[in-house]
Amino acid sequence: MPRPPSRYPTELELEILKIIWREGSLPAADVRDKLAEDIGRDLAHTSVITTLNVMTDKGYLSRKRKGKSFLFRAKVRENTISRGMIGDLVDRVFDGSAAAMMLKLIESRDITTEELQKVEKLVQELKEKTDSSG
Amino acid sequence: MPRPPSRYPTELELEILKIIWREGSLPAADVRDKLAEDIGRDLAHTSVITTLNVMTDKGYLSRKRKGKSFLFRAKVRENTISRGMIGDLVDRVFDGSAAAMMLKLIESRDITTEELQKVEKLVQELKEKTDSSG
DNA sequence: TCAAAACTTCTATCGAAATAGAATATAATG
DNA sequence: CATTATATTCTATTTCGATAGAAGTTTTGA
Repeated sequence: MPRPPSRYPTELELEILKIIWREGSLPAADVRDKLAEDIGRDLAHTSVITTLNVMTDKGYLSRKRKGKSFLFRAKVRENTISRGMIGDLVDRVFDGSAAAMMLKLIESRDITTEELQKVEKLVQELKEKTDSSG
Repeated sequence: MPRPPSRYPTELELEILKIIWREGSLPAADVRDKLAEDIGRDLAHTSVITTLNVMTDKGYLSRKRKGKSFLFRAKVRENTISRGMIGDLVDRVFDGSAAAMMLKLIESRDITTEELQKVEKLVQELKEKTDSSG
């Protein structure tokens, strides 16, 4: 069996998705410019198009003719992708335990006090919800 | 530029690492058996050896002759790998914000009440530590 | 000692991902 | 309307990852 296709956007695909999520729908030329400006990824125009077409085939994007070129628009939501990618990691590394991953995350990454506050608040909210409905 | 090598263990490599972390050091034959038993991944003996050797080259494992075969031992700690993989995701998907990832994780995955309690406790501890030292 | 058994190494295949040039199509303009 | 821009499609190249068979090496037992 050869390597299976990746279930989630690859590195470059994710960068492109981020740009398109932020900017709305764009022609290939603009995607190329942003890739260069934002992350210093200087690709040939044709490379960008090729990638955009692959992404369209995979269902990440949709294409619509606009004048002489195409506009590419996101067909998947940011939330869907980030959830999926997190879920994948949780399953693969922590055997499905989101809490295990959180614990590791808390103890291993620098988290500011404000951020911690936000997390605390969310935990609080979630607890209340669980108490009253579960 | 062709595809760059992955910075972290691939799917199969991670499965193998998990086995070796759990069992200590093993010969290829045992790794093969566990792969089959644990996750139903039925590989040829040579495939397992090939992968183990690749992993050794990458620095994930070390080999030591034991009688007529080799024993493979983990050269990286579970903690290092999981931290690295989480960090990678945080950087790639959440532009480096661990908190953003946590929020997404909390709101999107099922977390049991007990687990939530654990998280809460850790947040508490971390807050105290931050208050007194930072 | 010579063959069988147990291992490993070498080589190979196949699709995915990253990247881009050649060829082609389409639009614009003097 | 012919030429020049401009865009896209097709094809190609390179390495990685997954997988395994053939060939080679080392033990071991009759």
